[in-house]
Amino acid sequence: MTPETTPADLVAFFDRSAVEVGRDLIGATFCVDGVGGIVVETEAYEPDDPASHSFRGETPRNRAMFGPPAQTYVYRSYGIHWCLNFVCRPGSAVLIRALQPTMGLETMIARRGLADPRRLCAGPGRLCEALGIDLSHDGRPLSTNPFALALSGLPQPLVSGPRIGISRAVDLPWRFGLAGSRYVSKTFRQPA
DNA sequence: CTTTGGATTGTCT
DNA sequence: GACAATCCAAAGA
Repeated sequence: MTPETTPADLVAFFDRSAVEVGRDLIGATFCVDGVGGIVVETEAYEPDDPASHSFRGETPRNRAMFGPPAQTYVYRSYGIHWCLNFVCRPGSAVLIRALQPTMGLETMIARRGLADPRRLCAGPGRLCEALGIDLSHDGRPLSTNPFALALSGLPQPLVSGPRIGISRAVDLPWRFGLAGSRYVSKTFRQPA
């Protein structure tokens, strides 16, 4: 991995389709105020995608999805949890579903009230609780504090499958994971 | 190990 | 008024 990823590098990386970015994010290291780890699971949401919040156009809630690439889109799910996305091309975003915790373990354990490293960040809501993400982090650039994102810069062994928790476009294999990782939110079906 | 149902609130129809 | 890009605890296999 490169020692540092510049803001321009990030914009170039994210100014692509969510499917490409979602794949390439696996293996990156993401931190919020020094707390975080390795991205091991993502999902892609595209503009023409009936499962995407952007599908029916811009609203106050999803406006960050139509903003510049390389910023966050944070929303509340089921009235209870926060979910974190990285914005790609307009109307496209990648949902960050799971991290392998590597930094700030004690902070995450305190926030989650749970010590099992496999479950600290295994799911979008759990990840946001562990990292302290809420609506105040919506629409903020990934290149500045409190965020830190270091791309892996190397190919990673990937698995993919259908996205979780949606009712439309169920068959698209736009969920991506690090092959063999035990930190994903739900195991991927073995490749045929 | 897997399955099931309840919690809870912003957003859109 | 319905529903949602989820999580957890409890119960069954």
